[in-house]
Amino acid sequence: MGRSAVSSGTAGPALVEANDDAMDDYHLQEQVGFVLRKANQRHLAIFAARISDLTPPQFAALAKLHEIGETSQNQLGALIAMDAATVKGVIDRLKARGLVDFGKHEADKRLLMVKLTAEGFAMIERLIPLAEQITQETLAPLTAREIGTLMRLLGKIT
Amino acid sequence: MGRSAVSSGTAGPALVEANDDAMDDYHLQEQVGFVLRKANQRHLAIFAARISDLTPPQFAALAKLHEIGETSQNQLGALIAMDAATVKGVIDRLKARGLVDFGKHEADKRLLMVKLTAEGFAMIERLIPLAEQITQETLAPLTAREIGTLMRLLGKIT
DNA sequence: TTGATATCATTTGCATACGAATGAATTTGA
DNA sequence: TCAAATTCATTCGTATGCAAATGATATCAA
Repeated sequence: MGRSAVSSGTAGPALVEANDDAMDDYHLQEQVGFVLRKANQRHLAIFAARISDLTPPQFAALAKLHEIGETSQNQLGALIAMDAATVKGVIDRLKARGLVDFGKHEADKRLLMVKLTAEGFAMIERLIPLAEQITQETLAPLTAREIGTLMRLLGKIT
Repeated sequence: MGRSAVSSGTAGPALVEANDDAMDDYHLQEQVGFVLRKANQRHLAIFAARISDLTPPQFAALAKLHEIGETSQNQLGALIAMDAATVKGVIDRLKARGLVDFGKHEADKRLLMVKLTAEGFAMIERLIPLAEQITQETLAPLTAREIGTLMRLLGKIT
C-alpha cells in the first residue's frame, strides 16, 4: 500500500500517480538490518537444536571464562559484548546452576570476580566441540572462500 | 584458561602439555554467531540514534503494512520473521499508540486483520527516508561491491 | 588532602524473542 | 458429513537487551 495505490470510483481509466516516489521502492527484505536479523535467527535455531543445556549468551560467558580465566563481571561483559545489566542476569543464572562462582577482589572492592566452577569447566569443554559444529552448520551454504569473505565483511561493519 | 594452563610447584622447567588440544583453539570472537550478534548490535545502535519514535520491530511491522496493505496478524508475522507471540506484543503496542487498527475477517473468523491508521501511514512515510539513511550508515565501511557481496552471502545463510 | 569525576555493580522499566499450552474456527479426508 | 488434523490468536514463563537511576568505591587534580 504505497502512495501509488489509488482508488477511483469514477468511470474511465483511473489516474495513477507517476511512481517517482521513493516511498514505494522501500522493501524491508532488502535492508541489511532485516537480513542480519534473519541470519541471526537461523543461527540461534541451529544453536538451540544442538545445545539445549545453555542459551547462546550463557555459552558465550562460559567460553570466555574458559578462554581467559577469572575476571570481573564488567570486564567479562565487555569481552562478550553485553552491557552491565544484561551480563548480570546471565551470570546470576549461571551462578544459580553452579557453573560459575563469585569472589571479591582484595585491592578493588567494587569488582565482582567471576570464575568457572569445576562443573562449569567440564560443561564448556563438553560443549565447545558442539559449538564448532554449530558454526559449521550455520556456514554450510557457503564455500570456504565465501566464509572468509563473509567474516571479513561482517568484521568491517562491527 | 585452557587445558594447557598448567601449574607446577616442582623445581625445574614445568612440563607443558603439547597444545594439540582443540579446546584451546576456540575463540569466541571468531565464531560467526558472535560476529553476527555484534554486527546486529551496531545496526541497532545506529537505528536507535536516528529513529527514537519506534523500535526496529515496530518499524518493520509498519513498513510491511505500508508495503502490502491490510493483512492478518499471523501473516504479518510471517512476513517480518516474528513468531505469533512476538508479533502480538509488537502489534498491541502499535495499536495502543493509534498507529494500527484491527478489524475482523468476515469469511474467516479466526483472522485478526491489521491495517495502518492515517497516523501510522504518515509516521512510516516520514520514517522510511531515515531508515534508508540507517542502512547506508550501517554499510558505510563497505564499498558498493562489498555491500552486494555481503547481502548475497547473508542471503545464502538465511 | 579533599572535592570532583569516574568506575563498578545493582535495580527498575520496557521491549523483544520464543517454546509450550490452550481454545476457537476452519479444513481435510475417510 | 463428521471426526481428525490444522490454523489462528492468545497467554504464560523464561531469557535476553538496553536506557536510566543509584549507591559504593576509586582515582584524579587542584
